[in-house]
Amino acid sequence: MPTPKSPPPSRSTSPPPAADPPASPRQGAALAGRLLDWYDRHARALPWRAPPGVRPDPYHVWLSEVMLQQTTVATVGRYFARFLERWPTVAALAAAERDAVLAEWAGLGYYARARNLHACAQAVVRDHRGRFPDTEAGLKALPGIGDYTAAAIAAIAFDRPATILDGNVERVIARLHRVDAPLPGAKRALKELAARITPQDRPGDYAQAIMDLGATVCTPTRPQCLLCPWRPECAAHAAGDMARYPVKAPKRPKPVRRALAFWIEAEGAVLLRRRPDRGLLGGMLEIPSSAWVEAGRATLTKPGEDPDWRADAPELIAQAPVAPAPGASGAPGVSFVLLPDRVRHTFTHFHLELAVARLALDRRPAVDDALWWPLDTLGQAGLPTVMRKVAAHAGHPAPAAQQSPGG
DNA sequence: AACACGGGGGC
DNA sequence: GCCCCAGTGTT
Repeated sequence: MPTPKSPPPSRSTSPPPAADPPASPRQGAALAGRLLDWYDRHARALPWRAPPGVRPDPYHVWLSEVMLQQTTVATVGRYFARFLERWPTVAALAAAERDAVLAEWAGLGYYARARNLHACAQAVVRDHRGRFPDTEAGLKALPGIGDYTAAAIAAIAFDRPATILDGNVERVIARLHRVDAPLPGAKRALKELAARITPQDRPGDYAQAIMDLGATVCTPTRPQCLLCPWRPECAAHAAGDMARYPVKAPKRPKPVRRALAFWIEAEGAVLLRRRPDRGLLGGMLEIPSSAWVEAGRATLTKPGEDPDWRADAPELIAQAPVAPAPGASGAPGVSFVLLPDRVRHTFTHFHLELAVARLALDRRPAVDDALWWPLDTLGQAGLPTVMRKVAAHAGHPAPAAQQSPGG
């Protein structure tokens, strides 16, 4: 794969499938210059953005860019401030307990990012004397830093002419050239087109400018074309079909999975379990539950019947981490209540419906792979959002530590 | 190349 | 409800 370090040579691998001819180097320079002029007037003030003319701290740039992966600016704001306050340097973050980092990340989603964040901080300290590499290749070798983030850090923190390609840039470029090839296959062509505009002068400001353009002007719906510095050259605006771009491959429907969650209380504490390091919600704490089973395929739903988990309750209850039946041999159970309604949550590729059983025990038995968490500090457990919903459903709202009280 | 992997906001 | 995402790692 060609490394975009200099303006694209004429011997490009394949011509982009755009209806219009791609921008010439001269046109590219004109576009970049006009966008930088626009940025000088309209740059947003963001917590991780340095004042004009000041080189930002690479640690701040890296932390913000990882948080911003698939996540909006408004959501990231509080998390960024909290992380910086708690771990002011990459060395401090590297020295932190991994579970503390995960708990601080709780609610942000894509928890592999938190695991990689910690691993990356340790790699920077161990292999790079606490300094981030200043090249795309060096950055991309670090955990959690892919094509986009490597280019973003190289450009923003080190002012290197790297071509960033995130969802914003994809949209802007796809509209500019009316690229009809669907994503994600069109990524390579879009990056080639984007590279023709990336300037050698002020590449860091340019990278932030084109993302600001996508975030505030060339928006997914109802783009503000009248405010766009690239309107004169925009093929989609000329054709009046901005909404068609970027073209995307069709998505698969999301199946439904169901399970029974066990809210188990004893002596003012609730039983929580640590999930395996890999996979969904990897390394996070959870409310124990039966296996999450796809509806229609499993015992949870009987063919031809309205789905009713109660019909399968005995089988599901058998999956509880403690024996819940009062009177069972050695069982500490005192009460068992099936709560009405279900907790609903949508993940990237499936919907989840959790019925909740509330168990009250008169003592705290030791349970493998589980721990008893005091209810009065549940907000500090770092529960992922779906598990906070379960806690709230069981009558114990657990506000995220990052949120202001009552928020 | 396809898939796994959260969550919040717009409409 | 369904749509959109400031992507990366694994297979």
